[in-house]
Amino acid sequence: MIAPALTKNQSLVFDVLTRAEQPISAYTILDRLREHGFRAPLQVYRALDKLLEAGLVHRLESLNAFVACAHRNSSCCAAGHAHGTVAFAICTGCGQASEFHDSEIDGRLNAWSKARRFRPEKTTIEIRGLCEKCAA
Amino acid sequence: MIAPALTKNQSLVFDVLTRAEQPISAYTILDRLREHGFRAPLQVYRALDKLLEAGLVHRLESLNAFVACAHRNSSCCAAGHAHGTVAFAICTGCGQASEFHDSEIDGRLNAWSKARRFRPEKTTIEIRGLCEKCAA
DNA sequence: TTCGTTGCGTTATGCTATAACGTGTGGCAT
DNA sequence: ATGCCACACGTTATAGCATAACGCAACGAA
Repeated sequence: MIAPALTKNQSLVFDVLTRAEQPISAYTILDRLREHGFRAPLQVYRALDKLLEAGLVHRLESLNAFVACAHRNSSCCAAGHAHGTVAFAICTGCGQASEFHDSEIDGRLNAWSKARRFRPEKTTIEIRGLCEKCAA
Repeated sequence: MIAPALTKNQSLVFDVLTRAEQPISAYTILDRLREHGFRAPLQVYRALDKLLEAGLVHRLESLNAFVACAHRNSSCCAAGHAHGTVAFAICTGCGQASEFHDSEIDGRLNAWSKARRFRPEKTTIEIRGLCEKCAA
């Protein structure tokens, strides 16, 4: 998988996500890009589709929000290196999301799938709760 | 935790979910209950809130849909017995969702949380893909 | 009785996502 | 060069999911 250069819209959306300190919704992205000429949700969603495909961005299902991949600097995403499933811990207090990976969990899920002849395509793992600061 | 008796609306919603062969959306539930007098989404959502609280029903985040707990007959839910985290394999072909549990995965997630002093409240695990039949 | 809690019904609204149309541009084989 | 195709883009409209805010009724505890 070769990562194609991002288009203008894709870069704008990716920039917004990179700067954001939390996961943000597509409509929030839209609002932040109005000054750059964005006017319709589809402009955001289309860019997000490509970014998700490229693995540069993740979608948080329990939040209906999006976040830049925490590994974007390690070049593993751009290189198309398929790391395992991504997991998130999402603080309901401050809204921050921590991305992590656990190959043992991947292994268990793959084992389950294999035993059932289920062919996995995309896996979501999200823990909602309170981070250390917010739980205090 | 003692399970309080379900109200009329809660029973109606639960019945619809129990009969459904797949996860269904709140609006689908609403449509199926119009002949029973349901007229507004809130009637469904309020019932769902209670059923979710009681553990009789699960929400599938990646689908925005709901499903009856697969263990409803084993009395573990009604008894308030906290089984571990629930995981689902969701077939994007036929729409069926298989509920399962894996204590080892629970263990890994708990270990991560403990190490980070993250206090988990609700965990979502969903694998989307194709079931054996649909992959053929 | 008085009050608080809970469930219920209704209207209105907000947020999330996609359908369907058309335009323009760049690559590329003929 | 020409014709074609793939792709990104823009716009309008609509579909689908969820909750706010009001008021009423029933019930049980103090």
